[in-house]
Amino acid sequence: MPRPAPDPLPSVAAPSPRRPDVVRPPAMTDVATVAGVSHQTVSRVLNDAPSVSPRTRALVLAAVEQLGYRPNTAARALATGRSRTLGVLCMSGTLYGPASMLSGVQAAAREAQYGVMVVDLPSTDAEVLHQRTSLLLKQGVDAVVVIAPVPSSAEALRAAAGGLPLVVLEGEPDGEVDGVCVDQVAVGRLATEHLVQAGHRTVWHVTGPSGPTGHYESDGREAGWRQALTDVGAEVPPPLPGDWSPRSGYDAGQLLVRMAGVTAVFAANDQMALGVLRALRERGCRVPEDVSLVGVDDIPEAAYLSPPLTTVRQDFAAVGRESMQVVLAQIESGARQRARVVLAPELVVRRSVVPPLGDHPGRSWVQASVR
Amino acid sequence: MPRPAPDPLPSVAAPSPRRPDVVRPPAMTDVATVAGVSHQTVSRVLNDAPSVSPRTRALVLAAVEQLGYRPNTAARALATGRSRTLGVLCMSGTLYGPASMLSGVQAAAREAQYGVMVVDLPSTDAEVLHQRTSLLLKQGVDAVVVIAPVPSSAEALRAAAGGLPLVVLEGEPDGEVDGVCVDQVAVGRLATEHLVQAGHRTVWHVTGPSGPTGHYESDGREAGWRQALTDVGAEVPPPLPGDWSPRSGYDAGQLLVRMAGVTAVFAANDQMALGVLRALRERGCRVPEDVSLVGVDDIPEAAYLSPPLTTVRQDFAAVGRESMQVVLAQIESGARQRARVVLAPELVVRRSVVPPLGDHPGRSWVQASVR
DNA sequence: CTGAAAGCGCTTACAG
DNA sequence: CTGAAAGCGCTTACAG
Repeated sequence: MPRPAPDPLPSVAAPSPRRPDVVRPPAMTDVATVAGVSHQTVSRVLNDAPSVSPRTRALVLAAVEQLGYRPNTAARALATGRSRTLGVLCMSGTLYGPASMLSGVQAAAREAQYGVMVVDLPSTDAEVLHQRTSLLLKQGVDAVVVIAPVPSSAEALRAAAGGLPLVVLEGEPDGEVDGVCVDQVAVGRLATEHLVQAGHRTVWHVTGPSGPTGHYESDGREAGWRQALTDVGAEVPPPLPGDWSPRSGYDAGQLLVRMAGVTAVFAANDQMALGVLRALRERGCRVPEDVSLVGVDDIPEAAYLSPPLTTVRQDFAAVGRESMQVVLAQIESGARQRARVVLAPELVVRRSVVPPLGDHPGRSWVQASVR
Repeated sequence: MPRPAPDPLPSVAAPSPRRPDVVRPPAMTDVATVAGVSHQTVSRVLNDAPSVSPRTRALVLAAVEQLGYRPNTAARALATGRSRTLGVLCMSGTLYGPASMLSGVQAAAREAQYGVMVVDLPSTDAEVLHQRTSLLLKQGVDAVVVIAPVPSSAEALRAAAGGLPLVVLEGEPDGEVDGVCVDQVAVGRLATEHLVQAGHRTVWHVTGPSGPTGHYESDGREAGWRQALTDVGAEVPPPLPGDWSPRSGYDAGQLLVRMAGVTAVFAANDQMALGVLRALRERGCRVPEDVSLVGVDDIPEAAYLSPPLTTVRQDFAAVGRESMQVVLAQIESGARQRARVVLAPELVVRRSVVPPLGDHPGRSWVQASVR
């Protein structure tokens, strides 16, 4: 850790410990001097305090402009006890979903005049959660937003955050902490129902990761899939475990291709769908002619796969905006609201779904897959 | 903007304007009281100052532990003039490259005990650059790192950052500001030479975006491609303009498929390569049998395309680490270093490149593409 | 090795 | 409508 060099000056009684050779940025007193008022008045103008004469206000604003004055956030934070900074704990920040949410939170925060401090979250272990949250608290954030599938209890998280405003973006909607999320059960239903309505007898499912503590995103999608199947009295095949990665989709695809009678697959995200697609194609199994496929997320690549992938889209920007509202409400009220904002997903129909082979003997894709 | 409620207490002479009903977190003086020392001594212990007796140190540490004391960053920042916070300006944060770099910077910053404040950058216009940088300065960051293809001059950026440490992660290595980047010319060469060595007479290129100010990533890759072709006396076909998106790759692919004699394509990133792949396949043109293809980035999807995509990988984590070093050096020296760290890219060979059709008549892929 | 004092740049009741 | 005073929680030379 760098240590400041010893003071180069001899021990002449200096009025201030600051380095005198460094030009310090203008402070509020400088603005006050130029404007010919006290620094409190400058503060009032800058904070839109009620009673300030228009003339004074103009004077101050001119001085601010002239000096290029920028308020010192640290001083303000020290005086008010607020930093106007949000702390974000983000897991798998390079994945499309988390990156999009982070982006949404950022934009919303900027509009609300808040800064965003980001810390990566390698896992949702209680210990890691505690350590990373404490990093954020040390930085003096006003609230923490978590972009991670934290366990529903989130005991560790609440404890770590102390009484600080807290909102979770991928948690369970009936959990203990405030949260904003897309209805994951609806995601699963939407995908599965689309496949069922196309005429498939049943739908296989490649799941997301499911830890011992439970993942809302993963479990919710699986539950929706199960419900949609059960609703129509369809058989529920055993779910194939994945972990969001293309590789896990590929592995699941290799299993699927060996089974008889698979005509429809719902992968819990687009990356896995891509892996499934690859495994299927490798064995000469065509999508959608032989097997229909649906993913989740609508990653930018989805529309340009072969075939263009039908998927379920989530409005990440809205998640960001809503979470900012929840955070602001907590900050203003000084307490958690037990607010749960649940957003609806949207089906994006492209070309990876088609009725099952054999039901429409006249269609071209009935021609045997050669390869 | 929320305004604090008026003081609920009658005008009893209160020693402090703080709300007395709120439990305030322990401050350094509290620790001092418990440890039976002065708060300066506590400060010394916490900052690893040289001369503190082991006994005192232990006493203080115990008190810190007991109270769950956490230093107040705002107060420290105010006193030292340093916030131990990095400001990051990030463009296209949902793309794999920028997201990975951001992630790398974060990890490196965390290890160096720095916080990271992120602001999105919608464009590299002088005005936007100024506005967003000013947001960061207002938050009191110690340095700004820019994840964006800023123009080489970066005049606006340097002006906006004032004298603050500044490092650009996707800028030109011979620009005016400090920077860390992967050698983009080498990226272009690597991809193109691989294709040439496989026996292709020439290589077509789908470029990244190229603004009027110039994009190092885009232009560098194109220059490398051009050089590699010129080196072997190959004809240089007109580059096809793209913008990193799968859609632009698809558009370029539609052009390519109509041209005669195209056997090899170098797309400036994997997403565009995916678009090219799609366009080619749509017209019955096989990869790699009919056309070989190379991308850049090694996105997680690359290994699971059909065929698995040969690409050029950049070590984003290293970029993050190196940039942290440069920033630290600037902070310590108090001046920019004109440091340029240039990292080498790496070719990842998979299955999208093969010798051109016709040169090896015995091979299986010579069988005419049916479809 | 340790304490008293001053200062960092703001905000907030309190007086005018 | 505006100024004087105190305080936010630290760090930094300066004395012991």
